[in-house]
Amino acid sequence: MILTAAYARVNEDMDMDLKKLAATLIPDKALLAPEEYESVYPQRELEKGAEVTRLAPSPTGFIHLGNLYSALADERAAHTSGGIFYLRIEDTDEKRKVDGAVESVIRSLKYFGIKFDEGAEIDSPLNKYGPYYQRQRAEIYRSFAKRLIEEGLAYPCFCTAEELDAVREKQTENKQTTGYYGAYAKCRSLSEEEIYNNLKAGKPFVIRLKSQGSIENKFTFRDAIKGDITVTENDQDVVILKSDGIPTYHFAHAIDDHFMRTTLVIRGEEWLSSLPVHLELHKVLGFKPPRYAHTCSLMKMDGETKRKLSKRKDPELSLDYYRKAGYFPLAVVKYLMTVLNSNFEEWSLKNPDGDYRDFKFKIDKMGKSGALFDLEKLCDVSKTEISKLSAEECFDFLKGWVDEFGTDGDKKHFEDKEYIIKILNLIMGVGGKKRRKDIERAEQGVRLMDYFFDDTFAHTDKFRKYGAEKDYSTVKSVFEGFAAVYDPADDNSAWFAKLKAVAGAAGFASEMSEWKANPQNYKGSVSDAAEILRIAITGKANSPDLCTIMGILGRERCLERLDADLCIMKNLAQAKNSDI
RNA sequence: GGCCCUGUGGUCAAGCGGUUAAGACGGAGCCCUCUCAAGGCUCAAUCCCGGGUUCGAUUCCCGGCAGGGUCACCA
Repeated sequence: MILTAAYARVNEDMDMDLKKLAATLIPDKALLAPEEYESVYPQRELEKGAEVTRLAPSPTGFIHLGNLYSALADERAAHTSGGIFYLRIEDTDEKRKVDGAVESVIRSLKYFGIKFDEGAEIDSPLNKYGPYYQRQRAEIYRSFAKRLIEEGLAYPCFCTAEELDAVREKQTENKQTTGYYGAYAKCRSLSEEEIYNNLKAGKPFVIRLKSQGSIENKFTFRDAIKGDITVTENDQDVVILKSDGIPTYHFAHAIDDHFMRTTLVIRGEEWLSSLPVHLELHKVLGFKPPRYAHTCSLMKMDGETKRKLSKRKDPELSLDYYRKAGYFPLAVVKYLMTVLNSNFEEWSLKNPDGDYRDFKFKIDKMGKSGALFDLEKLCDVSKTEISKLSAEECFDFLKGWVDEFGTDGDKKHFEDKEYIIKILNLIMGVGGKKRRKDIERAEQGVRLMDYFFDDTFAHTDKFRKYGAEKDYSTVKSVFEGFAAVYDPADDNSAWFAKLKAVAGAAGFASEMSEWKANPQNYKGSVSDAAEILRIAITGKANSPDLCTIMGILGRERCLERLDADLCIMKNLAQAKNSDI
């Protein structure tokens, strides 16, 4: 049964013709009666325990990490229970609307592997509860608002923004609760005559709820995440229909969640404080409220204190940030899963190759306090996820990033797939017993490969300076000695044996044990000799296996680099001498 | 300021009246080793503060304190 107004109607003006008032205020002709919507949007036929959840963003064009976080919780809650996850667009605020925002939401979430079962712009046979844009549902809201007016549970308010501001100021001054309530709800007690005069004068108006609650009354509400919370009854005559005839969030969501047959509303905890309003609205509309789950916000350290991640200050709130930096999308999702359900991490450790969708997500396992967003941990998750990829998969991932965000040089490099795959096999340790975890994000991974290409190698030579500090003749003898014996066909141990011999001849200890025992007898150890070589070949002091790198580069290119390095060394040495 | 939520290592956190207070990230060290990464081992580091209740409180209650959220014709 609908609209069994549970409250006694408080009509200050018993003589007022409410039917007439409602018809004047909401003159729409072909409005369906409120109860008719019950059959337009029948109960869903789902298994017992199946959750119907939704993501309901406003189309501002900015989808952020909080949305992903919430979407993931919604999606998991629905799909682990055999339910439905849908997309509804809360476009009741004209000012905040941005073109293409809806597509952007869908695209962004899809990038992270999250898909909707039904809803706005979703092509699905399940779309039986639409329209999914609130602006297109105006008549439903108006039908209910009209009924509320007829019942004396809502009324027109003609107060201007200036008047409201003045009242708020006064209330603040007097240290009273701000808002439109009690004696401050001026228009609540307007006489029939006054209302019609205002209307005749063409004054704009909003429709307000005639709240029946009292802040004297407290009750307990069970939140799906926070557990029992103490709630005070609402006594604010909140606006339900704005002066443009479009509902506010409070009113619209109550009606939509009811008729879209939502069972679980997951939303940010910033909504907790308006929960009393929502509960009263449901009551007055004759709806059984859905279960609510209020999630904690993702926080960030700002100096000494934590604060909510902010759109203006924190680029890492934007989902584009993760795409641009090239975090592995699945890693972002998995990281968020660990924040959502901390036991996910443990499960993940036990099932390193498991699909996160097999994890039993529990809404009540969600944390009650705001978690600091930990980029370092995300990096860790990202690099282990990337390390699980095959070279081929990793190529596709990096290529996707390069196509969108890479330099022209990167794009050119990635045309030679075979060469890149060789590099990836090396820097990921594919085939070896131990996988390397060098790549934590696409951007950094692509830069990691720079020294494999002549055009970008030149830009990574800052370590040559370090090499240049070595004695010229020593470097010369290592390079020339190695060049003489180097054979790309050598396997790792043959390669290293040659290096040892060359190092020994140049005055380095060829065995580490020998070096450790008598360091004073040598210029350094094999590792120092290897370092000279490494810097000349890669431009870096650290790299994966040098033998393999040289194999990929090819004999010619390696010798060229040794020559080039030697040349620089020579010049440096001469400059040094002439200074003296 | 009113109201509401939250309070375990640097971070994310298990814990549900008796525990050597898990684990992960990060940090330190060692091993491995041509450097790095990875891996293995080890270490350092936590129950916001007072009162109760109790034989016993991180755990329950009350009060502080601290942090967060919210007080719109925005969602």
